[in-house]
Amino acid sequence: MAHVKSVSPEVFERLKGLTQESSVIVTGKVRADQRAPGGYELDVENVEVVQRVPETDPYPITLKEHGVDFLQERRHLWVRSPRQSAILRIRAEIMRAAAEYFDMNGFIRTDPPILTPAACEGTSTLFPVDYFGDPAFLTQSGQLYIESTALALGKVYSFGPTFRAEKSKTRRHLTEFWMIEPEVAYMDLEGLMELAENFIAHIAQSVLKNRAPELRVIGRDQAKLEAIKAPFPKLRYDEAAEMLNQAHRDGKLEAPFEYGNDFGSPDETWLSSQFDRPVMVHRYPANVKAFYMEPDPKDPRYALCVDVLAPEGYGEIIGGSQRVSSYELLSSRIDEHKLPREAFEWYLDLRRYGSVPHAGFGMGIERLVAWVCALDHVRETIPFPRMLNRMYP
RNA sequence: UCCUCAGUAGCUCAAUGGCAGAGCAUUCGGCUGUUAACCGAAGGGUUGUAGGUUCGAGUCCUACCUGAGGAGCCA
Repeated sequence: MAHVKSVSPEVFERLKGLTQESSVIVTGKVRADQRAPGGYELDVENVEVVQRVPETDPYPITLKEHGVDFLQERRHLWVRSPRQSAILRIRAEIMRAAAEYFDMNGFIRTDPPILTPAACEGTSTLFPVDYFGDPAFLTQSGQLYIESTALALGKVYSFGPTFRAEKSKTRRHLTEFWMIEPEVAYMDLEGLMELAENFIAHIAQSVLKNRAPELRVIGRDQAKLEAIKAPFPKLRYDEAAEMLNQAHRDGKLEAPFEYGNDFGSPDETWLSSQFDRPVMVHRYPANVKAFYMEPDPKDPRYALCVDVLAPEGYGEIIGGSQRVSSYELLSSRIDEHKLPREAFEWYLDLRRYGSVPHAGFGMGIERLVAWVCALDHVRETIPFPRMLNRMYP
């Protein structure tokens, strides 16, 4: 607050001519005043203009509405807006709380390489790079590598960027996103599900505790987050499939669900919207899942795996499984999937020498942030989103 | 790769096949307990690109470009 009478005419003129996003250093006296939105007002005594934005080239992002393309083209400025900076503060809290959970529970952080010689799951969605004349790829998951460190250290996790060259143009996809992946020696599927629910609950409660003002800025319904406590509902794939079929019969789902397939995006959205906390779907048919997943000894047609679907229609935030621990089985799986055997020799070594049951999962940070913040697109969850058709700024 | 929608002033959007407009932003003037202020005035256009239909195209047709949403795939 600056009154004409209380500042020098020179300072008043300087204030009057200020343009949006000009940078200033303001000095004055703070006083309580009920009329002020925050209960306090700063009586300005002096203003030092650090840099003045000229009228001929005004700050492009006004306080009115803008389109998605316009804002994304100016992401470097858009992050200054109250809503965007609140989201980035919540993202930082989520990352902090996630690492904290593992650190508090005896996990050792071991980060896998980002440049890799071959695929974890397949080659079609990898970004190739030239590595001194040899082909290399940006990692799409650190899982195989942290299986190695888990067998060395027991409980480990990794946290870093991953890259997928999927040509997906949806609100849930980025080509560069951050994953946090725990991997634990001697853990089974039931232990893994317990780990996942406690982990997510810890993050949700930390955000509520430490970022309540930011949640208010973005208008998030905090009661929805307060409900995020373990245990989470758990469904076998078969039970989820039956729910989807019933939903189709009731006319709530357009496409019928074909038993034996993986769930489609609309299926996941409907399933997750049935619960007030994340739902865990486990024991999918083995043939729709990755080669490294351990079959259920009670019925080998199913894999000991789990997907965690966020509520409010946000879809899959975690995918995990118990890993194949037998050399013979893993070896034949690699052949069945026609994977380049020589690239996986080191991975087979983990089964040749002191193999133990182990399990782990990967959680995409951006999808979790999108759900926690109730955003309609993951592009707002990361400072500079990388998407199909967008690399600038 | 496929499906749907969109592209008009700096921004957000209008305009039955018939004079291309409004609000905001900018500039000038006024006002002042403002919070995306308010009142008055001014400047601002190759309607994404290239063709076509028509007396006449922002509007209809074809191709392309760009963007958005979705499918598949995935976290």
